[in-house]
Amino acid sequence: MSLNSASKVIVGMSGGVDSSVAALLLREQGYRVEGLFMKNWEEDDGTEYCTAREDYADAQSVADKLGIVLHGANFAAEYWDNVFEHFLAEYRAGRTPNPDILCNREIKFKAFLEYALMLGADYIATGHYTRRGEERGKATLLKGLDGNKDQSYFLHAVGHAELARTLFPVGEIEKPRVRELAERQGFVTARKKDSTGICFIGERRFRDFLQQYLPAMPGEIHTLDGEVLGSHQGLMYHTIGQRQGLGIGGLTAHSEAPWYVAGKDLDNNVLYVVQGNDHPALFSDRLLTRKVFWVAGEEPQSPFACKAKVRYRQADQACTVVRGDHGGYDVLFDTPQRAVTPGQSVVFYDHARCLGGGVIESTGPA
RNA sequence: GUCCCCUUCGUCUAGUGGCCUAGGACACUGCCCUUUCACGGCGGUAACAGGGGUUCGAACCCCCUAGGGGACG
Repeated sequence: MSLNSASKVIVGMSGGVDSSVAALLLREQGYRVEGLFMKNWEEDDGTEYCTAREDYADAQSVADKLGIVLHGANFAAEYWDNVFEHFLAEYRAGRTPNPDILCNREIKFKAFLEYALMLGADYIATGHYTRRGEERGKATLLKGLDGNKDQSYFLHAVGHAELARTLFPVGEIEKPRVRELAERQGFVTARKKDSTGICFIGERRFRDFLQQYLPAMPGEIHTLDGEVLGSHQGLMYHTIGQRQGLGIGGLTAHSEAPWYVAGKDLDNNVLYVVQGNDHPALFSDRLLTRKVFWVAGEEPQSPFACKAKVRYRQADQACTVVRGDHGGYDVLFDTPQRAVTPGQSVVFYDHARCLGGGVIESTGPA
């Protein structure tokens, strides 16, 4: 006789703990729950990274335990066209994309949502650590209750209309509690390691993975003064602020501090490096975005002060957002930020509420 | 072709008879962290050019063979 008993929810079940518990919680809340397992990436070699089958089996196991139907869907074509192509284009342009943000916008909250509605669902649900709020009749995106797991950064490009159709059960509790509930239910996923790597593609040796799709173009590594320190195998293998993979060590004329990527010169195929984790050249106090997705669907009054993250799991940073003539926005940080990287996304917050965000186009010096 | 000075982990080096089963840094790498790419934390692999001596004892002293500098050539 629950209030929710009339509503049908289809949970995106990945075969992990979070979505397992999401389904559990929704069922306990009285919804008519069904699951859906998505396969959005066709293995290229099928040898080493064949976790998809295992994930599917786990999702099925949990569904059986809950006594719910598990649907299947394959959005590999959509994923390739709307996410992966863009991902590759960004790398070709010398930038560092965040495919999972697009994946959420284009796949989970579009293809999946549409498919679920077609199956007669009233809502979809995922295992994301975010919450849905409401303001002036519109759905809003809130940080997950567990500050350590908040995933709103990845969902900032999803609009209020899609959010209005979505439930985030685990966003209301903390991760340890999720594990506990899964354990209590005897889910096979209870102790499964959290998945990492690009969503639907998984953990890879990133260089090798990229190399399968993009040609490597070796070039030189320079200091900002123009001194040649070595060579790189391709600009795409490096991102701003990165230390690993430069192969520079033990130089006589320099200090013992490690080297970090400070910039890329695409035209000349040169990678610029500086020494020391806190080198000034690694910091920016402003950035430019071309286009911002506002969760509310409307642009806020410019300029305005808020908090922002420039990378996932970064602490909120105070900033001022100013609309530019170009239609994009300038973001001015109160304190310089390390490794602000074109292609990554800046995401805005008003306390717990995620306002939206956009892809970083360029940065300004600290 | 006479007289000097160099030769240590991938790299730069510490080390001047016992504290060296050779230390550090960077590089590389494993794990942890993490639904992007990164940062970060904690570990790990790895070297006394080779051969003889001298010493109770040699990376360090001596002597030979293989790589860099010196206005007789």
